[in-house]
Amino acid sequence: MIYVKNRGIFRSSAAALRGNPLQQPVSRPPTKITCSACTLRDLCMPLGLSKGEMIQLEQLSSVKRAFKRGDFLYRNGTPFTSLYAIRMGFFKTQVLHEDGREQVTGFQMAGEVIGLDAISGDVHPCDAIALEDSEVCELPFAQLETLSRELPVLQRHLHKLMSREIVRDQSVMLLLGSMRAEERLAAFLLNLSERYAARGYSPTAFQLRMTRQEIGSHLGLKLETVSRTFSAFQENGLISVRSKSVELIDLPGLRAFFAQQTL
Amino acid sequence: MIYVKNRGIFRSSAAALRGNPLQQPVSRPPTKITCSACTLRDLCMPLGLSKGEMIQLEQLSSVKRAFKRGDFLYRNGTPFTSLYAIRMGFFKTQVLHEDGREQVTGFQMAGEVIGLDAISGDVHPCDAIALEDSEVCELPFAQLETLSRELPVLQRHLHKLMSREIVRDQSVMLLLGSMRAEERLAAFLLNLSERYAARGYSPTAFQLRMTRQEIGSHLGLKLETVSRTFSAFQENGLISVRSKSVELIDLPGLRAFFAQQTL
DNA sequence: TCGGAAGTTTGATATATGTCAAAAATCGTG
DNA sequence: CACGATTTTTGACATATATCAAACTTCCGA
Repeated sequence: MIYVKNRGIFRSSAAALRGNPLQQPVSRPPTKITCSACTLRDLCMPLGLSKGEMIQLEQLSSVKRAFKRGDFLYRNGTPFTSLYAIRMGFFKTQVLHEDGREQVTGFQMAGEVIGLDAISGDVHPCDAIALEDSEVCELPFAQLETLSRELPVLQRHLHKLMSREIVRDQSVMLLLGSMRAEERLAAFLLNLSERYAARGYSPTAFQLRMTRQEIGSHLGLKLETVSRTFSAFQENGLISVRSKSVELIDLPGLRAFFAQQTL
Repeated sequence: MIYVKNRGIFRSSAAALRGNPLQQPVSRPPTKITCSACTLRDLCMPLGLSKGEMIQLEQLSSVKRAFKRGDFLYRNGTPFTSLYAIRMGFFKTQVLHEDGREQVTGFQMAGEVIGLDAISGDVHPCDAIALEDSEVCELPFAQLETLSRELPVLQRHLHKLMSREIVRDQSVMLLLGSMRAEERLAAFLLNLSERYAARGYSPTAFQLRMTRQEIGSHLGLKLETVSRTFSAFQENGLISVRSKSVELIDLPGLRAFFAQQTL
């Protein structure tokens, strides 16, 4: 099998990377698009729609938006209007504690839908930031709700999306609550690996899109611990790391970290 | 203000507590009930329904079930059919890792709806166990979906329930990922306090329904650390603990744990 | 292409929390 | 009501990860 080459294609200015605090979501001329024509449809929208249902789905006035590295897709406190399906690129979501602490709640890639956490409060409870140049498809939630009253398949899909998010979060809780640094990092790498594989990229060689700091924040570790653990994995022949490039050399070995009983 | 006395009323056998591994959800004769007649409606079902909508809601063939302490409401791997609104009592949900590690993902009390995480996989991904004698209202999910296509208020409510669950899980992630033992425990106590207050119980004096072990599992700590931290709080005049009875003496003091910059 | 900023690695040391163990308290059942 | 089981408390000690610091590498824009 040949994998699409998985490298950062876009680079942007450091200013964009740091993110202009006041800037609105970058609005390159938003393009109207239709789900039925989207190549990612299978990942983010329901499968097996009939022709008639497909036509109904067209009613969704989804708009495509582009973001540069460092741009905010949305910000904590911003009014909630839409969900966003990632068409390409890579995002992180983070919650900030008053006192400055931050927790990266997740990393999202193409085909994933983000913003579900904002439904409950009508305001985004976290930030979503592009970690590389990205494109999202904006899905106005009110329309999504209306439409899903007519399309049970869509309704069911929406419910599954939300529920899946809950399950994912619970597995992160398990990770944070009961795993050691090595296990957390192994879990993290294996998770990335699976998700790349599901998208046709190599499951064993990829570029990390996030810093050690961000990985650490997600895994409840300090960046030094992340770095050290990477190094340790490398010494043990499990992976090969060089800054942002990772190669998973011994997948079974990485998986074995879950067998080890620390209790 | 006078609070309802908040004590465990029911006691049951140790056998029940430990939970018979093979036993099905205890089925005291399930009673058919209606949401409109339920005193907890405001907590678990949408507010402000018109008379007509109320009549529609009656279509939900919800059934009341009773559980003894230690009983499983549902089990990891069990087929998903219904959500459960807790009418009274107290539950914990936990995910188990193959290797025996467990993570208590949450504690649920009256008015809360559980089982949302099972929608995505048609199977419950966790266990739900009664921590005291409890009653739930079983809400067949298929009916809930059908009905919510006709009742936008219900649809919206369902979405908010799921989204709220995501937000809650994220705040637990923040807790597990970036707080110290004292902060975690303070957050835990304050959270319980608020939830008791919302139900008309005293926000400052209550019985813990869970063991130190379970608290620790939820907070990513060992039971000894939980116990020690309780003792430390007591020495500092923040709380008074005696086994399962807790009194929060200095709420501002407890809240202050979040101001302290550990970074 | 170069220089400065940001990110990464590694070392030495500190510390919060885990581990092991034993006594004390509490709880539920016979 | 008392006994055994479970849970809680406390102590002594171990250890994983954090902290502080400095050198090194990578990246990006001038």
